Amino acid sequence: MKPALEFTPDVMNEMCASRRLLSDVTSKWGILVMLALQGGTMRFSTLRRRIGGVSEKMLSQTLKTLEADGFVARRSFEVVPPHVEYSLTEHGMELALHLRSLVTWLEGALPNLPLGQELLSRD
Amino acid sequence: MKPALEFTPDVMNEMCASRRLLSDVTSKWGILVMLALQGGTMRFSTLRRRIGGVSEKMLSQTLKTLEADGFVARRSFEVVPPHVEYSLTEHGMELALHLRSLVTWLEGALPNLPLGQELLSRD
DNA sequence: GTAAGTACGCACAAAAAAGTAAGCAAGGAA
DNA sequence: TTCCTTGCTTACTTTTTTGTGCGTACTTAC
Repeated sequence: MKPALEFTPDVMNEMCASRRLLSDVTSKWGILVMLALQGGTMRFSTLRRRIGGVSEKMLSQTLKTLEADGFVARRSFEVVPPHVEYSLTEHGMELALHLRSLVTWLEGALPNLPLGQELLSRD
Repeated sequence: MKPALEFTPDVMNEMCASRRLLSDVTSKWGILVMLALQGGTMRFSTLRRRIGGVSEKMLSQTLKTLEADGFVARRSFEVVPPHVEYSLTEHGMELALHLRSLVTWLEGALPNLPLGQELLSRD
């Protein structure tokens, strides 16, 4: 049985493909899209409304990358006006679990961190 | 007992401070610095050597934000040549666990993802 | 004598990311 | 007839991020 790859993926290595993956996922909107889609299949505009602050351009760009990476599935119905649905793939769901725990921790830790303290002290 | 914050932190909300935290942590070098420091207290140049591709400027900038966020502790000895040690705070260690599991999963999933398949198929 | 290592700061330039505004397609509502 | 809808794309501008190179102050090695 051949090894999956000739090398062991390692983010610390500048040339490793996992770097690219990491940056796609942790891009400004990448995480938020993944988390939003954890709520199930969703249309473009719904997604946009859920993620505060995304522009249409950024959302479609982010969705494209995540689709190419194999985390998001896109299904479009050939009608006018357009109807397109997005959902997480199997891999996407696994990834989303990790992202969710990260973000949940962050949200929980916020009050105890300097940034949170700062918000509390100004009244 | 007063609530910690008047509002519940929510990354989906554009104005929530957790967004800022998230972007600091998931910045290009943020994750890598956190992971490297999981290996224990380290000096600036050692850190730089471990993280493939960081420039000195980016490393010090990233360290500064992570320090301000309360994830990294900095200790400098007043000697020449300079000697400065970086380590994770308690919060930092917790955060690093989440980041580690995310990255480990990514590295493991790589061979099964489109990007990994692409690397395999070209010989 | 000169180079290297240390942990940066600063000015400037280049590159990347993001935002803004407009347009498209086809049909229905006002 | 003009507007509104959806899910984008394209062109253009602005903002943000990142990189480059130099300076620093001293010690040790060659």
